[in-house]
Amino acid sequence: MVSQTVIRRNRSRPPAAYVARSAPTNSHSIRASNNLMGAKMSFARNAEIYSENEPIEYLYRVISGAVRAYKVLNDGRRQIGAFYLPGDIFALEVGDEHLFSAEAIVDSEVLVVKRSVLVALAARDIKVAGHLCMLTAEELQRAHDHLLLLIKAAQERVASFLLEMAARSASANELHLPMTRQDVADYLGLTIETVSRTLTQLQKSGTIKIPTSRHIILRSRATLSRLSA
Amino acid sequence: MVSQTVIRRNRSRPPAAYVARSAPTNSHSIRASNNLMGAKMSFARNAEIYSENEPIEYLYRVISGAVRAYKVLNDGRRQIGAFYLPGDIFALEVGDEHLFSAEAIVDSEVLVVKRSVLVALAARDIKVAGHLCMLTAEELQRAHDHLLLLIKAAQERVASFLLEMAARSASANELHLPMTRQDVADYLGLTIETVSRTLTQLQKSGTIKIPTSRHIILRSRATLSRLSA
DNA sequence: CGTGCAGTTGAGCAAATTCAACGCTTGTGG
DNA sequence: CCACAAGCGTTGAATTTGCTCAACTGCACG
Repeated sequence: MVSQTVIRRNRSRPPAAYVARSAPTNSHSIRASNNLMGAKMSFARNAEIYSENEPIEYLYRVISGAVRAYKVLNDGRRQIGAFYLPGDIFALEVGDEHLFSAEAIVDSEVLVVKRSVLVALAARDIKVAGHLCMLTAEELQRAHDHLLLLIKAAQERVASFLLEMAARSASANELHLPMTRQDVADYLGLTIETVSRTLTQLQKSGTIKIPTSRHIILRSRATLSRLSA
Repeated sequence: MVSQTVIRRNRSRPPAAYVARSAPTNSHSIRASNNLMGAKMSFARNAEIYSENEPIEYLYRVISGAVRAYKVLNDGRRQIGAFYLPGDIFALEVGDEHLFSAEAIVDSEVLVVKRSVLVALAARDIKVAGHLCMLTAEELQRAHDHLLLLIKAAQERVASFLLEMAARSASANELHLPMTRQDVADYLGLTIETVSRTLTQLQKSGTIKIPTSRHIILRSRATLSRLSA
């Protein structure tokens, strides 16, 4: 029993996601290029964006905030498959239903595009199809990297995680983590206590500094790199 | 240190894969449908089919035998990302280079199709593009399932593995495993000893029977299902 | 001011790994 | 044809890692 969170079915969660009445704009000129246009929606912290086994209606892009995609095993253990940060596109699944659930980690804004529109577009424009396929492939690579993470020892996982987050954040040596320790633990396949202890240990060894629990400064990337593999 | 195989760089391996001079056939009528045509190649047991970071030249389909796709961490630990059995298509990666290495587990035959041909075809025929994209998506789902495997306890992983292999093999309750215990261990993120012990334990409890180490009979799928999650 | 959530820390425990030895089978060379 | 080495698999004992359970702190919010 390598346990993670056991999901309490009635977790404290804001009543509902509210949909921001969004820019009444050019929703006809949807393009699947880098600057994908669509409607803007807002989700409160911990609000569900979509749920596993729900029919797929939209493709999303994070504008601000952060999103977690996860699965829950029958016995309640939760595995977070990915964190999505501003700029990231998510819900690229093929098939009719979502394979993951997605929730806003903090209050977040996302751009949404109707999947049907995109599919229709892709059917006519091979460029769009190629772009979508590439995004799927990137997702695949992400999953593979994550796989490799999960065979490592606890310290290696935490070090890898810090480096990954640093690579994805604006400032190279300073991190703001939008997610809780529990989220990190469920992403890394560890318990919250192990994550906490490992971080403390990294701080004691001078490798990182933790001014506040969500704010981490990498003092020695070299050490982290060495520890991460 | 959750260790797997430490790859001995000079493993005993047949001198080289030999390429069977293959059917001189209709290589013009290549179709990306279910019956993908191409050249047939043969690989001896443990022969390398392609290696990580090599440019991608072909797409492969297993005719007979079995293939493992794996990555090796800098410190030598090996993670097997997937096993491919007859009918399975592999090396569907986007980008220019292979992200995994692939080896024949036993003497195997594979059908190969030049990637460039396929890509050209996909650029003209949206059906082909869609098909390729779907295959990639299936690969993604496989990776996600594998991810979930890796957060489970040892017994759960082994049970899941047996059920997965049973689902993919001809006879529902009888398995022939083409791979070694080491391969299984590296797929499941466990050690060879743990795999061996767990199988023995499953046999003692009457859940499975192991006439020979590569031949396993599932006596109670129900129990395995219960153990697998 | 009390309650609840997030995070940390400690002690004991269980699971899986490491290290080591051994049996079986297979292939090879004398 | 036999002896022997090598690979594969199993088993046992000791060790380690990370988990479980529990207590405690700080902080935010009502």
